[in-house]
Amino acid sequence: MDLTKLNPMQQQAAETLQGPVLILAGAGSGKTRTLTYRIANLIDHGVKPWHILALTFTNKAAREMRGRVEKLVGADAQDMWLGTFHSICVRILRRDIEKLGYQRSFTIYDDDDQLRVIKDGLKTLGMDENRSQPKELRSRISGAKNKMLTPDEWFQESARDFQAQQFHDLYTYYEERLRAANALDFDDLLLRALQLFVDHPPVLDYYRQRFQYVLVDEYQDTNMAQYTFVRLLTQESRNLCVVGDDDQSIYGWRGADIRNILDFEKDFPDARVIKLEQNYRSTANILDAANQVIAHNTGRKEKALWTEAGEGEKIHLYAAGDEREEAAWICERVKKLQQTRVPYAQMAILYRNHTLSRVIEEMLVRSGIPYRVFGGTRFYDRKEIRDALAYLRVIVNPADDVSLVRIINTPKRSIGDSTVAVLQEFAKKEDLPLFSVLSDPPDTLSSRPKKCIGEFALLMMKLTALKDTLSLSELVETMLNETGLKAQFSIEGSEEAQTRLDNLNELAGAAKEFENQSDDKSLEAFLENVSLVTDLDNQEEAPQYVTLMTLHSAKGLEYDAVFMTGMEEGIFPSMRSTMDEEKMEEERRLCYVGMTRARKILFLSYARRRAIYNQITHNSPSPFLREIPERLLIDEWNNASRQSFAPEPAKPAMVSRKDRPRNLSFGTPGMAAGARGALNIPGVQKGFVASAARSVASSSAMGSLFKAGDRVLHRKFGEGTVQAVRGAGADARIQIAFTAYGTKEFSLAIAPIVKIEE
DNA sequence: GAATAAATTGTTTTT
DNA sequence: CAATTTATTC
Repeated sequence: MDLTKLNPMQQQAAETLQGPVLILAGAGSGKTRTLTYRIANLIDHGVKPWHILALTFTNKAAREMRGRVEKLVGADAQDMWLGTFHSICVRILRRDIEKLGYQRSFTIYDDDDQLRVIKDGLKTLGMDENRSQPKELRSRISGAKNKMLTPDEWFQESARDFQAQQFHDLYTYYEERLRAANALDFDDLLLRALQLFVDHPPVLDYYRQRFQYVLVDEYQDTNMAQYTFVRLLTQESRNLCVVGDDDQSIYGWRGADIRNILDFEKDFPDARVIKLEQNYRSTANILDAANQVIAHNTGRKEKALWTEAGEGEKIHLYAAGDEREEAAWICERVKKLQQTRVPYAQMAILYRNHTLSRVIEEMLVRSGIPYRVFGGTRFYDRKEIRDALAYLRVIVNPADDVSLVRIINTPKRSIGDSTVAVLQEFAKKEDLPLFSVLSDPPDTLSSRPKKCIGEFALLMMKLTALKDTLSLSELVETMLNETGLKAQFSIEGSEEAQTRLDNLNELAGAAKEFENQSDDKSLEAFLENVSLVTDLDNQEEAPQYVTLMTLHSAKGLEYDAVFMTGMEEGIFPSMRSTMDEEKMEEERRLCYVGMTRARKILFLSYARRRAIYNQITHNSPSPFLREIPERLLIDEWNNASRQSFAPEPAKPAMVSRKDRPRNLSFGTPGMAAGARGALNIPGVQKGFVASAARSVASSSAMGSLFKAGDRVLHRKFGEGTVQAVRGAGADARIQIAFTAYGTKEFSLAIAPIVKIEE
């Protein structure tokens, strides 16, 4: 294996093949590259590909790694097990789960299914639905599972008071329901695989023999179950190589335990520890800033990331008056960059939560900038799609009561809540799944509901029978037609109904696509794929789009230019983190992750005033901004005021540029003077500064989106040419000559117009 | 049991 | 603000 393309540390990592290895890989240090070379090197040293197991957190990471290994070693890589923890566990379970009393056709319950079970449970157990928040309970159940505690074990460790008893009962109910439905939730995928290992030593032995070499990517994000899984597998071979960066641990809320990586050397005293500290991604300024921010965390592994790259551009900081201005500024910068040096595909706009994307999207549309949003409401989360999938799930696994209840009256077939309740009662008494009572409903029901149930039962039997004769795509197509799912939307002519119909057709298309692409063309495999693969994994290569996504989903990616938006206290860090030092540290790591995505240019922005849900909030700038040394920043607030110092604000005590402190004034009235790099502005009200900033900034940002001569499309009046743009900020007016309607004037802020060409 | 109107309520991040 | 849940009427 030619390892000369690696730096000395990377080489060491790729050459240390035996025994426990911890690779501490800082952001942008060529982690994936090192890992793929190490795998190739293993194969080069005679290790058979099927003796290698590589675990990642996302399918995307898995696919990328597989591709890169294939490039190095050829088709041999096919035989290597490489995938997410979850998908590998499913693979293991599909083989042997019958040993645990489940059927192979088990269903995977996602969070929505979980909530349904929990709500049912609250009702059944007579608990107050309003007092206990189902979502909160779900995360508590998940928390218990991540610690590998059964309901009883959990109770033993709890306060054992009334509240604990209630939770214990609900958790028990939940487990029973899933078991009866032959269903596993995401956490179960790991737990049941573990149980299989523990309860059935021959199975464990088999996999220990099989996986002589185990590699784990993003080790800082493993939870206790994953940790145990890996330890169990490697106990004999001791050939475990983990890669990670404690500074990039951002999934604590999901049960990830940062101690797994911090304590690796305790777990394996003979471990080789290799640090990759040279960063190949970012300019010195960006790296410097990120390092300074993360240095505020305690209990880190010592690391000193460095780069040979030049200083590069300073980091741009922008204080917008409100979220619309922030969006406008971003669009303006995106445009300018695209025209001069950065293609759209090399730009990303990141935010803490999806709700922030909306305003930005609107502005992008109006500016005629092509973009793609990742995450958010996923295709498979749409109601009509979930309905369709529920049919398929029942066909595969008739015991899946949650899905059955979902579809029994969708589309409407006169089987109402009360009828379903009777059926459920009856099924429970007989200790049968709901499905098997359908063909023989209890006599307590009157004839009309009975008839409806009979028709539904017939439909489901018919579909189930077709499963073995039709191909996957034919089955999906038939199901969509026979169940009336399509019909309910095609009758109605509304726009919404049309979209839903389109979505259903897209699902049929997805099935067809799956049929063409996948080896295993079964319905089971299709459903599994739907459960485990997210939209994020289907990110297409190359097309010229600006990427919008959350900071979390940006991990592992890189872009020439990165915009981090909503840098405000209460947004980022999120409101729920500000009071808790540990959570703040995780937020800070998230900030670090975001900053280190940028190769050349980093933009940070915040809005002083932001409309969040139905009310306006005034947020202070994010404390993380203060942690960036001032010498690395360009304050675009200043620049904006310099360029367009319009005869703007009338009020007497305008704060001119020279009156502003040289330091960036992040100070808020309540903040202690003398805090790092920050000063208060004596005697000047925060609100006033904000409004001054807003009016000045908007003239430069908003106005420049449209200029005379641009061709635009108005929602009502069609195409037209911009004649003039007058005024600034919220008052700006735009004059457009329409092809069909003559010349009209609008408020720039609210006109439904889109630019179509310059 | 369905359709419509009213009210509530929630907002982190995702395999 | 939107999306889901609940009340009201037919």
